[in-house]
Amino acid sequence: MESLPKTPAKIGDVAARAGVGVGTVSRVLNGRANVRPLTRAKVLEAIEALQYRPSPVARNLSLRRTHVIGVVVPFFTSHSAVERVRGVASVLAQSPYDLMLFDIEAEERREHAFRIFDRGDRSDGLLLLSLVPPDDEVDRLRSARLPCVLVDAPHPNLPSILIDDVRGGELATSHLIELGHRLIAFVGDKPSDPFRFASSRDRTLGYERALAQAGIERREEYVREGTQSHLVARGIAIDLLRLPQRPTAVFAASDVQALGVLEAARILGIRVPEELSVIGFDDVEVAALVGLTTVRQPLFESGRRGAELLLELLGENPDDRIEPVIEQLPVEVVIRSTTAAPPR
Amino acid sequence: MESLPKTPAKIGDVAARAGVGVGTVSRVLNGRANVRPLTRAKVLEAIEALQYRPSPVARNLSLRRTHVIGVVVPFFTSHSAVERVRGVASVLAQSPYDLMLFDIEAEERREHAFRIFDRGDRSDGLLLLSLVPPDDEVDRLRSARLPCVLVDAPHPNLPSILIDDVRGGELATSHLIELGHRLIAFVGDKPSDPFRFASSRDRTLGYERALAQAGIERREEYVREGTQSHLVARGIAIDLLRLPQRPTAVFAASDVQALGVLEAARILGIRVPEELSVIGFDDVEVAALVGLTTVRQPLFESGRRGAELLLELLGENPDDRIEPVIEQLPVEVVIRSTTAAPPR
DNA sequence: CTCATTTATGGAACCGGCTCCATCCAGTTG
DNA sequence: CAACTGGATGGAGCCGGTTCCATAAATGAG
Repeated sequence: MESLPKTPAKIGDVAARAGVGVGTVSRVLNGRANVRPLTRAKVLEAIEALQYRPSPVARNLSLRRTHVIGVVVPFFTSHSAVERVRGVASVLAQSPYDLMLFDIEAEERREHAFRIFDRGDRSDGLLLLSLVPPDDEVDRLRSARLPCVLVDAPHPNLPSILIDDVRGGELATSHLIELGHRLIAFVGDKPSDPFRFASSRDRTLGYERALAQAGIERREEYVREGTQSHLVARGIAIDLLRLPQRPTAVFAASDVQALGVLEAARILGIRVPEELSVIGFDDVEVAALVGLTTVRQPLFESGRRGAELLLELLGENPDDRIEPVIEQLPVEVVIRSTTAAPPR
Repeated sequence: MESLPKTPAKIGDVAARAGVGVGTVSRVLNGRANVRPLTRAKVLEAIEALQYRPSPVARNLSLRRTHVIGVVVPFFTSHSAVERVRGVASVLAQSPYDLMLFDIEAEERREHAFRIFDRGDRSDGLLLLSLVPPDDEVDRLRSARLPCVLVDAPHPNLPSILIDDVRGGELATSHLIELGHRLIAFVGDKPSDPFRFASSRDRTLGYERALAQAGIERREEYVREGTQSHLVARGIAIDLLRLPQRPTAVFAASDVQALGVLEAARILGIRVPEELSVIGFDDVEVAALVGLTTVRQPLFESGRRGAELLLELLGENPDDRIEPVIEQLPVEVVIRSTTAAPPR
């Protein structure tokens, strides 16, 4: 047992021990041709003897690439974000890229998070989840030639993976209408956050369109906005269910909010689906567990596709400009046990 | 609008433009004292004019630190892993460290994942979640002076955040016994995976201890082992519930498995908790949603504490050896609506 | 056996920062 | 006014790899 040197071996040490030049060691390390078998053997022996491992950081600097994909996500605590990150991780696991996660929970961290990528040499590519970057950042990314793909967020100059939120809202509402409902309420988000893509607003649009198509009048008091918190949604729903003319169905702009609505119903002793139908949006894993009818959007798949697209971009020659792709993933209603015909 | 140079400015460019040396620029960048205000102003002007941003990678190499914490997690797809990662992320978000996520889903990736850290200069510290590193890797980490904290995994030479699984299993089983059950089955994991900490085995131990204390004989056919999949657990539970002497209660070693048991009961038309009590382990978020009684282990908190401990370690002088801490987080039974007195 | 071509190899220069040390200079002191 | 002092500054050298080019060795042709 020889004592380990306190400082790890570097490539020069290997070269010295093998009696060759650093260039040759590098060639062996990177499996380049044009190294005599005998020489290669000597180098490998030295590597083994010195327990040499190349330094990734030095490599990064020299090669000007890091083999890291940065994933930026607001509210990593949300189910849907986690699901998307899972999709990303599943793709990257098969690739030589590592995953750097930037959770920009707090508002103040956002600017910081974007700054991180200024220089662009910290990661080889960027995946922004549910996050619309400001225009100047987009310019900066481009001038840094840092490939970037958006998931669940639109931008004219960046490729993005999206779903048709309007259509999703329409499908959900139509499902309720087809069941015979006419008193249909909507629980959505406040479109306050400038960084957040206004998917809730588009879902509202779909809701209104479906109502219009069925010739149902939109009631102001049936459209409520809160936040993604299920507690807030619960509060809103309680208000809604205490209305003199109580709705027979609620379309919530997300499953989390739908869960809040379900809780509200339980609290008020209103039976679901006999007395109240509830439909959500997302098809988060919990939805299946509690039997929530919902509009399924492929969360995991969106992360997957985003990562795949980014990997493609990384393969391309950075000079032949690829026009921004917009890929739209399908949505569909998944009928479970929280929707039924209205009470008569 | 001046045209941007295709290649980003480097520190030398700034120095040239400001008419100073690189050392001075570096001093300004790092907020060191001993720079004349006039000089500082010139440098800042040049930085602004050239849109200069320091390269993190070059900094990493030079400073020999990356400001990255590597988080290694098997089965990132599991609820509990995600919950722990959330805890980690919440701490790191407040720190100057970034989070690199290594998901080693596939068995073959494990060796790869450990190799990544060989050199240790890719991250400043390591957090291993639910993963027991092989001894030689532990030695390697130490000789690379790479601080490392284990969460949900024990190792004699490494600080770890744990829970008392034996006690947890005991609590769960005792809860059932106190309700009056005597026919109590157990659904756990197969202890096959060498990388995985045998927490399920310890929970079995607690189960057996509680039974023994109550003077209840352990029945071989009541103790079943499968995997973390809820489908597998469902299959096992169906077998269990078809036994001539059907158990009146089931303790599942994880919530995911408990959910499988609940499904099995639903399939067989067995009412919970009237005819069958079910208790899980973990208190995953879904547990609250479906009203599952369970043993709560602080998942989020474990990630939090792990990260905090690691950050402390990073602050220490690497030479004053810190003896491996073992921190044990509390467990408690959370009674919801899947357990009740047995049918009489 | 000599000359022309490949093929292997050594090593300086470079990636882009930081640091330490020598130097310079203004302000004190005697 | 010279010697001394300490703060400000420039820049070579280093962090640990890769790459390119000049050189050396091996191979092939005549």
